[in-house]
Amino acid sequence: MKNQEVSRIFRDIAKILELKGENIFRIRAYERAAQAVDNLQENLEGVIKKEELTSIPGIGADLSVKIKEIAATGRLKYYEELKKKTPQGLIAMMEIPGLGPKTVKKLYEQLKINTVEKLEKAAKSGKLLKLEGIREKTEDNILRGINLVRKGGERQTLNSGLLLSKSFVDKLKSLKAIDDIEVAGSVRRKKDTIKDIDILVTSKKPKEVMDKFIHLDLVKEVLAHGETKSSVIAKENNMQVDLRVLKHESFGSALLYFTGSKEFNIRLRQLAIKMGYKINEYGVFPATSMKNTGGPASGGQKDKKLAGKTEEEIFSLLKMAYIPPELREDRGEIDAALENKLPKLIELNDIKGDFHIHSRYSDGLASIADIAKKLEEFDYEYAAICDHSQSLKIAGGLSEKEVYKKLKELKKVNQKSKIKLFAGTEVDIASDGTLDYSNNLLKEFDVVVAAIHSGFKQTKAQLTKRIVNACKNKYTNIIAHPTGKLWGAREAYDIDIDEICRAAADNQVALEINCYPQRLDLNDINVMRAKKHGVKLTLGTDSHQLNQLWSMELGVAVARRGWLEKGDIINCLSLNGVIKWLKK
DNA sequence: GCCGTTTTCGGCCCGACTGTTTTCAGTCG
Repeated sequence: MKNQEVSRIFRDIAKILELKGENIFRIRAYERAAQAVDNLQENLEGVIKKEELTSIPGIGADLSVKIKEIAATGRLKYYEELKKKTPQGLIAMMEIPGLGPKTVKKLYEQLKINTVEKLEKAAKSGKLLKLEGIREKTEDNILRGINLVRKGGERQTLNSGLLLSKSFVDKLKSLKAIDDIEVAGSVRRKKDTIKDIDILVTSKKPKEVMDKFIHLDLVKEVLAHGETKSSVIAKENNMQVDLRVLKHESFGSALLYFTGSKEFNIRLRQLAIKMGYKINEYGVFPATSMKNTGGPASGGQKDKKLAGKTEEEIFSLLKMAYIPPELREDRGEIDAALENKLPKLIELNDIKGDFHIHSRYSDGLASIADIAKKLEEFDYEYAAICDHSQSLKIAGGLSEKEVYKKLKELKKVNQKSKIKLFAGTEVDIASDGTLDYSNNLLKEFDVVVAAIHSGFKQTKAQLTKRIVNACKNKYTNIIAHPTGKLWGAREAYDIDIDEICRAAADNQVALEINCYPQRLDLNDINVMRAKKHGVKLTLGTDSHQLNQLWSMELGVAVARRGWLEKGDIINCLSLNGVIKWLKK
């Protein structure tokens, strides 16, 4: 049983309960439990064995029984009965922006609409106007919402989110009316996928800024246009971009609020209440002043604001250490900050090399000499040139003969290179778990990176055993992109991460954080798991062109979200340290 | 449904916007 199966079921239950008009707090309990399971750094199976399910915050007597039932039987009776009574189309209808459970329920009960298709038809023929509370505008919005869902609205890679934010920020920055500008939301938290982009600015001329914003040439469609908040759909990827204009004095609290995550905000506010404060996007206030918080609703009048200008000021008022945005996911960071036990997260500057670069020898575009030259821009001490092995014909895998040719050239380039180029290989892990080169050849390399590139459809046990076997080979240093996830193309394959971590730890093999924009594999949660097992991580860009070497920063983002410090990452070792590590 | 250095019952984060109303419910982040 995968943790995600449980969280998916709980989320589904929450949606069905919403439709039923259940108690909102019961619904939130399911959502909270789903989130808690997703954030877990170990398999639920293990937690069940230790009889510690109820020590997971948000899992109580009832839900722990339900989790055990899923683990034992693979199904949940309660869930299946709920599903029987609820047309699946209703849940799809709730995905339409602006449509919530109440409206969907009304549409179903009064007009028998139970699919998005039927809803579209009814909206186009004006049938929805029969309902109380729905007039032309709502009908319009439903049709627009349906189109929006169809056009995508899917999550994009962190890389796309960062690039799109940058295009918007660059254009907005040129406006004189803007004083301060910052990207918030999941982009600031560097989540591996992004749904929309939040940009905050301070300005004395909000109206001028908003007008400029909605008329940018990056904009395809305007969704809302207000004084303090506007939303548009960008031409690129159909991503939604929100702009908020704020007063300078509230910038910190707004940044905190709009950076999220939602779960983090909720936890922080609960804490604030216990301390006698109330937090909103305008600042921190004494809990006693319930109404007047200085927001537009109160006529903008200020009332005993205790903090709000900067995030630092707010954290300090709450007597806690500053929590970096990447950690704000309610995964224990608030308690750690209160005890001043937050990790000292690694930074891009700490990285002294790249462990995964392809050259022209296999499917890369650049020569080894060109790579060496380009790497001088990065302030690295070393890098590993890892080309594919013989079986991977489609990617120009190297035969034994070609390997020796490459080794020779490497030696030559190294004599002139300012940084040490390790002779590496990304050797294929065959279906039976053996490596694609003989040990005789493997020992010629400085760095052996092993990876699966075929036979993804094997069973979980088979795939896991393949990787475990690869770890056991005494020449293996690193397992590349361990779960095989390739965004937009392939789901992660089914493997037992904990077993792989144990094998990696036992054999002093590192697991890779692959920095390729579509991979980011391992992800943040798995990185945390690996660290728990005492496994070291390496960062590799998997670059196939010179202009991909910068993606190291994406891997650093994953590492930071996984609470990693310098000591957890091999790339933070000096050249001598790495050479020592390689001689395991 | 969860949870408890005030509670085993009665709370549960907070505010803005929209579209529909004529004071507010629904939705969103």
